[in-house]
Amino acid sequence: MPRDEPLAADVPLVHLLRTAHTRLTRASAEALARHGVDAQDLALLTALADTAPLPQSGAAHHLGLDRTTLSALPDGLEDHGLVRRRRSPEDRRRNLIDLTPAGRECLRRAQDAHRAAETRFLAALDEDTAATLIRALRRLAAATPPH
Amino acid sequence: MPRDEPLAADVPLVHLLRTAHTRLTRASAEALARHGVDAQDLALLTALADTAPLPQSGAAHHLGLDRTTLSALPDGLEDHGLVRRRRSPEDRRRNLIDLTPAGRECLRRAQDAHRAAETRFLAALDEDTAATLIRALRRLAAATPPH
DNA sequence: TATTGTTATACTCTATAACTATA
DNA sequence: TATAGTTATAGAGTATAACAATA
Repeated sequence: MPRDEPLAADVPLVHLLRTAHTRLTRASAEALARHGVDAQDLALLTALADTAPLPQSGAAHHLGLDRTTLSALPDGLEDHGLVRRRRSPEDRRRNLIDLTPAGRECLRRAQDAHRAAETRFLAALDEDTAATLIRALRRLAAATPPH
Repeated sequence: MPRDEPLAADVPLVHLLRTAHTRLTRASAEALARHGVDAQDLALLTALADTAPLPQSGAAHHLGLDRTTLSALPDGLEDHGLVRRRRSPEDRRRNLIDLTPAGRECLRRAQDAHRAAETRFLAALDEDTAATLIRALRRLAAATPPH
C-alpha cells in the first residue's frame, strides 16, 4: 500500500475512495492477522466454501489473479492444514483445492473478524447513509466497464 | 494497478471500494493522458497552483510521498516546460518548484478533463445519491485514523 | 496443439540507505 | 549535526515467458 495522508478540504472523489479503501483494508488486515490469514487467504477460503473443490485455475479466475500469482497462495494455507490439494482423477493436469475442517473453522472466524472490522469502519455513518453508500458503490460497479 | 474483475452478488465493502477506485482512476488516467499528464503530475500541478513556489520536500509532504519518490516527478514536467526549478536564495539546499504559464494552462485543461471523468463516473447515480456518497466518504475519512 | 501448474524473470511503485551540498 | 535533493538498491505485488506433464 502506498501512503495514507490526512485529507485536505477540497478532495477529489478518487482520493476519497482511495482513503476509504486503504483504511478499511488496514483495519481488516489487522483483524485478520490475529487469525493468521490475510485478505487473499480469506478470499480463497471464501471461494472454496462456495464451490470447493476448485482447480487452481478456477480459483485464480475467481480471485481475479493470474494463475502464476495464485500458485503460491495455497502453499501457506496447506502448511497450516486449512486447505488440501490433490490431483483431479478426471484431468490429471488439474490441482483441486479443498477446505479442511480446520479451514472451515478458520474461515468462519476470519469472516467474523472481517465483518466486525467493516462494522466498526461504518460506525461513523448512520444506518441509512451506510446503506446508501453501499448501494451507490454497487450501482457504480455495475455501470462502469471492468476494463 | 492489480486487476478489475466483475463483482459477484455478495461483495464485501472493501471490494466495492477498490472497484470504484480502480475504475475512476482508469477513467481519469485516460482523460489526463490526452493532455500528456498522469495523476501524480496533476496532483503536483494542483499543489503548486495553491502554494507555489514550493520546495521539493514540501511538495513531497503535500502529495504524501517520500522525498526520494518525488524527486523524479518534476523532471518530466520540467522537460515539457510546465514547471521550473531554481535554488532558493535563502536556503541553497532547497529546490523551489514553480508553475510556468504553460503549466497553469495545462493544469486548467487537466483539471477539466479529470472533473469530466468524475462526472461521467457518477452519471449512474441520481444527484442526491451522489451527494450522499461523497459526504459519507468524507465522514469516513474524518472518522478513521490515518495510520 | 492447448491447458495446468510451476518457476524464473521482469516490471511498477514504493521505501530505505548512502552520498553531496548546504545549513 | 541535521536537512534537501539525488542516486542506487531493495522490497511488495503483480505480470509475462518458458517449461514439464497431461489432454
